[in-house]
Amino acid sequence: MNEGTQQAEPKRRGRRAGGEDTKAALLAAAREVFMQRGYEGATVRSIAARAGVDAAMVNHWFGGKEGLFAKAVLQVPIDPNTLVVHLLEGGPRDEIGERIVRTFLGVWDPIGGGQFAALMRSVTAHDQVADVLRDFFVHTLLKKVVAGIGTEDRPELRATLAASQIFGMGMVRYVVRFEPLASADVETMVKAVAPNLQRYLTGDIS
Amino acid sequence: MNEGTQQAEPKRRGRRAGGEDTKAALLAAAREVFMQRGYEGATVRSIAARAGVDAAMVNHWFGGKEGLFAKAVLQVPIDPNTLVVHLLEGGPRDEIGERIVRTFLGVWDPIGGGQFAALMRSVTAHDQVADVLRDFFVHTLLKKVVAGIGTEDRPELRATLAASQIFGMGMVRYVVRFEPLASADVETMVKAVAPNLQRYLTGDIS
DNA sequence: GCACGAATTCATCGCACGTTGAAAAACTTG
DNA sequence: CAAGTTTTTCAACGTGCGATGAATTCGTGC
Repeated sequence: MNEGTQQAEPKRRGRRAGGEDTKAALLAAAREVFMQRGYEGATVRSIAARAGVDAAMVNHWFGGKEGLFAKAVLQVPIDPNTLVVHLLEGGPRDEIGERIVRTFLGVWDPIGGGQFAALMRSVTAHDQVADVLRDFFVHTLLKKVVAGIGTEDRPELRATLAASQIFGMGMVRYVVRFEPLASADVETMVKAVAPNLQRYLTGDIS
Repeated sequence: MNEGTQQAEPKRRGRRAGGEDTKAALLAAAREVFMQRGYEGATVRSIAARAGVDAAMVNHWFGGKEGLFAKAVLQVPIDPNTLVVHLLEGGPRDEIGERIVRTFLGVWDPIGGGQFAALMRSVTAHDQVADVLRDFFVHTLLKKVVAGIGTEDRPELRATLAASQIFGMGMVRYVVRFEPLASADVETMVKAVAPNLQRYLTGDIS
């Protein structure tokens, strides 16, 4: 069915010509396949095929599947500075919730949410992904959010509460697909969810 | 740790004596292992071992791993009538949110949330689980919630919104474990989350 | 009480996985 | 340009998987 392989010819052996970066190709392919299939579902052979190289290269460059996984998931693709600053400082303070909902749906809706489901699959399939995500959240995102919302009252708790609403919205909309939420238009989602996010971030949570 | 049915003696062949229900034992074991390990992580051998029977019985009774999976996840262990009725009618209408948070945390906190993570792993690892969960939600839970909250304004949307907050709370508290939410005590969670749930179910979402 | 069918175990098959070591091709150094 | 190093493919191994068919034991109808 789906083949990641590029060409049908029998590969010639030995070192490749030119500066083809096998290591980078493997990392890129690994990120895709691990996201799509989770750790156990992703096979070394399928990753190598998508990268257009032999499966033995995984051992040669990363010492095995575990090593490749560790290197691949540790590379965060998004730039947190840009995103968080845009969300927190891109408009009135009392419209942060709305901006978050619009941004989130604007990113995930066009790609059908399959990528979100894939991310959740990786998070739940392997504890290491959850660890990486947590470290990224705590050490990078959290500080910026805490500073951005400018609240004295337990800003860290507020940030995690907001994260819970965002995770839940993604789970219901993209993974389990409960209707009518899964198909609700952006305006409906904003009116429903934004006030709750706003309360978490700047309202009274005592 | 936990052992299903197990003894060390070599099993005698042929039909078993007495009314031992191999089919039911397999279904029970399958539900446990599929929940704990997800579809791909659960092996037919491990399920059969926990049920105390031979792996070949999976083929004999269910035609294979797929068939067992379909039958196993289609059996919902909890009684929706009891739960939903208790939640929706067990007290004042304006305290539904609080009752939901307390019930949810009361169920999952004692078992460390590992079971919740396992459920999420099953949901995200195999589309069929998400399908089953969705059907259960739509055809069983949703109608009761819609009737229970007694609101004319888009009760189905309200129910799915509430579900999103509950899913998200579980994901952040048990799976990715963002602090301080992951360790927040019940009272803090109630004060923070219950009002948002209450708004989803009975408040103004326009 | 004997024959037949259903239930269960066992031995084994074929397959796909991750990994390994050797062979081959391309770079690098003198 | 020859020797040495690095990179790459290939063939194969051991393992564990789901599945299959024969052998064995129990229950049941006659």
